[in-house]
Amino acid sequence: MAHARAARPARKRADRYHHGDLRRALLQAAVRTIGAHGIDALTLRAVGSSLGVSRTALYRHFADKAALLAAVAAEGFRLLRVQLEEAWERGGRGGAGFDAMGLAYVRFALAHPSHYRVMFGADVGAAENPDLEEEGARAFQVLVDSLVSQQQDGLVRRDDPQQMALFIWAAVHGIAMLALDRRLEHQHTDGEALARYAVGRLRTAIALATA
Amino acid sequence: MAHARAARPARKRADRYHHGDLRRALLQAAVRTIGAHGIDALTLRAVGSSLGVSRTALYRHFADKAALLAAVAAEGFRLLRVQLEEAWERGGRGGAGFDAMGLAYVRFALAHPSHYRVMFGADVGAAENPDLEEEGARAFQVLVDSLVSQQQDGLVRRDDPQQMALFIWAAVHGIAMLALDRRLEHQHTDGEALARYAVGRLRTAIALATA
DNA sequence: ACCTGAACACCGTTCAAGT
DNA sequence: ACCTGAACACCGTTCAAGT
Repeated sequence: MAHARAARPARKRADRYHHGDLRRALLQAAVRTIGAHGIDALTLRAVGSSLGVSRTALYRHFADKAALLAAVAAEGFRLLRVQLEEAWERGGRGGAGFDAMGLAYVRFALAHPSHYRVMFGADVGAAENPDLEEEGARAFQVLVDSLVSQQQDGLVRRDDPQQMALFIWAAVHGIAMLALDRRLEHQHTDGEALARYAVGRLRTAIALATA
Repeated sequence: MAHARAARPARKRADRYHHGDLRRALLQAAVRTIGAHGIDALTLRAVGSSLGVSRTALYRHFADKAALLAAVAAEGFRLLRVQLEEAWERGGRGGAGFDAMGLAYVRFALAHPSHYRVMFGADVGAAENPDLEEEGARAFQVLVDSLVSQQQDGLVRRDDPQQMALFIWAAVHGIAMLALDRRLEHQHTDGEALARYAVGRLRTAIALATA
C-alpha cells in the first residue's frame, strides 16, 4: 500500500518532511495527541506512528521528549500572547481592555487545555529552554505594559508594575488551573464565571487609591 | 547481611509491616523520594527498595501507583488545613488572621513542594478518590468559613463566600505554582514577598465597599 | 541529510507461588 | 494475610545501518 504509485499525497508529505516540515508536523501531532488522550498518552511511538514515521525520527528535530514538550509550550505562550494583545487592543487599552485580557487568559486555557497543561507542567524545564523562556516573558510583558499604560492614565495604583503583574498573573493562572483540574465543578461556578468575578475584584485590588 | 541475627530493628520494622504499618511507610517513602529526586524519580521500585521490600508489596495497600499519589495528596491537604486553621486562630480570626492564612498557604507550598506538586498534579485524579476529594474540600472550607466570619464582622463585602473563596484560593495557588516552577526568580521578587504583596491587594479586593 | 530497526535499560502491573 | 520473583507489555533513548 505504501508503495502504490497512486498514493501521491502521502509521497508529497514524505517529501516535505525531508525539507524540514517534520518538526512542525511532530509539534501538531503532539498537541493533537495530548488533546485527544491526555498527557500520559503522549509517547514518541504514538506521535511517530500518527505521522507514519518511525518513533526515532523525532531525534533529528528535537534533542529528546522534553525538548518536544518545551516547543509545544513555547508555541502555547506565543498563541496566548496574541490573544492577550488582541483583547487589550480591542478593549481600547484601558479598563475594559484589562478586563478583556483577564477573560482572554482564562478562555485561552479552557480552549487549549493541552497547550496550557504543557506550558505549566512540571516536566517542561522552563529555565533549560531559552526559546520557551523568551516566549513566556513576552506574554508576561503584555500584562506589564498594560499596567504601566493604565498607571499613566491614572487608572491604576503606582505599585511596582512587575509585582502587580505577577499578582494578577498568579490569580488568572490559578483560576485556569482550578478549572482545568475540574475543581470548580462541585462549586457554584465554572472557569468563565469565576474569571468574570475575578477581573472585577482584581480591578478593585489595583485601582488607584482615592484616599 | 539481611540475615544477621543482630539486625533486630529491621526485623521489628518488618513485623510492623505485617500489622499494617507498611501503608504509612510507603507514604512516607513516596514523599521522601519525590522531595529528594523529583516526581519522575517516584518509581514503585525505588519506593519498595528504600523500605527493603519488594516492588509489588505496595499492591496489598494501594490499588495502583495513582492511588499512592492520591494518598500523598490527601495527606498534603490535611497538613495544609491544619496550617490554615492555626494561622486563622492565631491571627485572631479577623483581618490579621486572614492575612496570616494567605501567607501560611504559600509557605506550606514552599515548605512541602513534593506534597504540593502531587496535590495539584495532573496525574492524581481528584474526582476518582473520595478521600482526597474530602480532604481538599475541608481545607477549602476553612477559607470559606473565615470569609463568612469576616462578613459577619463587617470586614468583607457580601459576595457569595464560595466564589470569593475560590478567587482567593486561585490567587494564592497561582503564586505557589509560579514560585515552585521557579518563574519568579527572573523577576524582582520571590514567593514569600509576592505572597505578602498579594494578601494586601486581596484585602483591598474583598473589603466592604465604603461607598 | 534524514529515517529505520534492533537493542538496551528502564517502567507499572499481573499472577502463581511461597511463608 | 502478606510478600516475592518471574513474566508481560510497555516506555525513552542509542546506534549502526540503510537511502
